[in-house]
Parts: sequence; structure tokens; C-alpha cells
Amino acid sequence: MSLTIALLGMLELSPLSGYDLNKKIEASVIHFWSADQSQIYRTLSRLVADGLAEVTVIPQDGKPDRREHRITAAGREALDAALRAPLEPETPHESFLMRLFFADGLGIDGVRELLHARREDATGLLARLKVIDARGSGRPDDVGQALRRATLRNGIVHAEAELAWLDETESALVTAAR
Amino acid sequence: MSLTIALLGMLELSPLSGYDLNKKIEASVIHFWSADQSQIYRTLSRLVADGLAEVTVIPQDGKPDRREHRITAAGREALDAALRAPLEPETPHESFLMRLFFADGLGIDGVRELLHARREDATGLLARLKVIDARGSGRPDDVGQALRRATLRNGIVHAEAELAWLDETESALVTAAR
DNA sequence: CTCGCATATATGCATGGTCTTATATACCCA
DNA sequence: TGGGTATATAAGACCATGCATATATGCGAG
Repeated sequence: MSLTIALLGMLELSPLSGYDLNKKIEASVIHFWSADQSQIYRTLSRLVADGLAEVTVIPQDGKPDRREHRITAAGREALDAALRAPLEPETPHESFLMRLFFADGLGIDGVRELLHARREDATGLLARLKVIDARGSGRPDDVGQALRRATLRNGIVHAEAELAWLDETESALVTAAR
Repeated sequence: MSLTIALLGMLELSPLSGYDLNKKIEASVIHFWSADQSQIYRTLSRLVADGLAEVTVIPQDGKPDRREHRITAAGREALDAALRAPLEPETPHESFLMRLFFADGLGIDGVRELLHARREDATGLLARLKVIDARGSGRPDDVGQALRRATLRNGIVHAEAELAWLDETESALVTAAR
């Protein structure tokens, strides 16, 4: 469903090929949505099959045909409906927390390594997000820009929360291990 | 992989049936891992097929046989290896942020509704987590307890971060919409 | 007495996602 | 000259997950 929103949302701005969509996703929503190339093409095919997008084949020399997709009226309706539908209930899958929950058998050093690895990940993520945020850091001129900025800020505040939690957790562990 | 850790981790403490495991998961890791009953049984079968657990069938009257699983030596090794393996790279899938990113077309009121719905979810989640946290709120006596507590605290700090981000985002939106 | 809940396991089907591989050409760098 | 990158699409295999459904019985509430 979310990938459908991504594709329709991008097609609403301009007609694009699967290749273009893949690049756009990597460039703009990758911080909260990881999408596989093959999955993009499959979902795009389904949009066309469902009449939510139309294809224009543009022959090219030396390269495969470029299949340009444009959103249909039905596609615009579907996008609007998807955006307005009730939020789907959360089904969390936090593999790191699963490990931590059962990490007792690793001993105190093993637990510390686990937390250290997590800190590295969170630090790296935060740095990357901040670089992107700095690039687009004029005050937003329109609502769309403010929304895109907000998704980035979301990643940043959660990365910071994770680091703060790591501090807290490492202290608590020292106390518990005594 | 994570569900495997959950099952092996729980079997290490005592032999359990699939039914027991389902209940234990609902009672203890549900705040960071949602598991389906059928998935638990399937994963459990795989553990047995892979020699990581063994089954003892205990006939019961009036109820289906109880298939009690106990972890094997290979299972303990597999658990330890899984806990020590490098953290898998994150592949985020935040459907709410996907909507927000493309929510421009909803108009300012639609966006506000979206944020409001998110706030309700986050508020409810935070309340539930705090209840659980209060229940187990003596200072932890051993490392295992501290770890379990830490996973809960993780959920709490992220729920709080989400609420803070919602405040920030709603303000920014007011500014951008002017 | 019936309805729903607890006990207990299992299968079937669909969806979404990941990883790999295939095809074909042009260009740049070492 | 060979290897990597960019352009462009697509199929196959596999895995985890989710939802529905089936079976069979005891027990308590209404």
C-alpha cells in the first residue's frame, strides 16, 4: 500500500519510468522506506493493470525502451483515498530489541558490544540525516516542502531519542550488574 | 531470524508448547514484535526440522495433544550465534511517514487530521507502555530484568519523541501555511 | 441451553519484500 | 582491453508475515 502511495504520489508530479521512480525513491524517501527495484517494477505493473496509471513506450537507441507512466484520473482518486484511509495498526518488528531482550546469555560484555553496535548505527544514521537536512535548510516556502522536511525531522528526533536511550540503558546496566 | 531468537530464548528457560510460546510472546515482547500464531507454529516446526529443538508429545484428554518443545545443544549454539551476529542493516518501512510525505494534496485540514490520528496512536501506545512499566517497576535485581526493562523504556522514549515531533511539526505547518 | 472463551495444533492462500540473474549498449578510467 | 557505472526492464525463487479457517472439547456466564 505504501509503495503504491509513493509511486502514485510521484507520478502525480510528472510522468516517469520505473527507472526514474527507483532513483527518486532512493533520493527522497529512502530514510523511511527501503524499496527494492524489482518490487517497484512489479507494483508499477499492478498500477497499470488496475488502471491507475498508463504507459507510453518510448523507443530509444542503444538502450531498452523507456516505459513512461502517467497517472490516470482513477489513480488520483486511489491516491487520495489511500491518503485518507485510517492509519493501519502498527505491527512492530524491532530485531535489535529482540536481541537485547534475550541478550542475558551473552554476559555483560556481550551486551555492551550489542549496545555499542547499536550506537554506531544510530550515530551514523543521525549524521546522514543531518547532512540531508542541512542541504534543504531554507525555511520551507510551501506546505509540501514543510511535509518533506517533517519526515526528515522525524528520523532525526528518533535517532536522537535512541542515543539518549542508549546512555540511559548503559547506566542502568552498570547498576544492575553490580 | 528474530522470531527464531524469541522461540529459542524462551525455550532455554523451560520447555514449552507452541500455544505457551504464543501467550508468552503476547505477554512479554509484543511491544516490539508482533507475531502471528500460525507463524509461531511454522517457525517452531522449522526449529525441530533443523534439530534446534525436540518435541515430546504429551497426550491430554479432551484437548489436542500438547507438543512440548525443549531446546537442544545445537539450539543453544544457534541462539548464541544469532545474538552475536552483526546487526542487520535497517530497512525502514514507515507507512505513516510515506503518507505525510505525499499529503500535500489533502490540503491543510487533511494534513492536520493525519497528524491528529498519529497523535492518538502515539498517546495510546505511550499510555499502554507506561502501565506495563509501572507494573514491573522495582529496581532491576539482575541483568536479565534490566534488559527486559530497557526494551520497554525504548518504546517509551520513542513514543515521547514522536509526540514532541508532532508538536514541532504542527507548529511548522502553521508557519508554512501562512 | 447456547454462546463465547480457553486449550491446542495446523493448513491454505495471498501479499509484500529481498536477492539474484538476464539482456543490451555506451562511456569512462586505469 | 578490461572493469565499473549508467541506462532500462523483467522474471524466478524464496521467505516472512498475515488472515482465515478447521478440528475438538470442557467450562462458565447468562
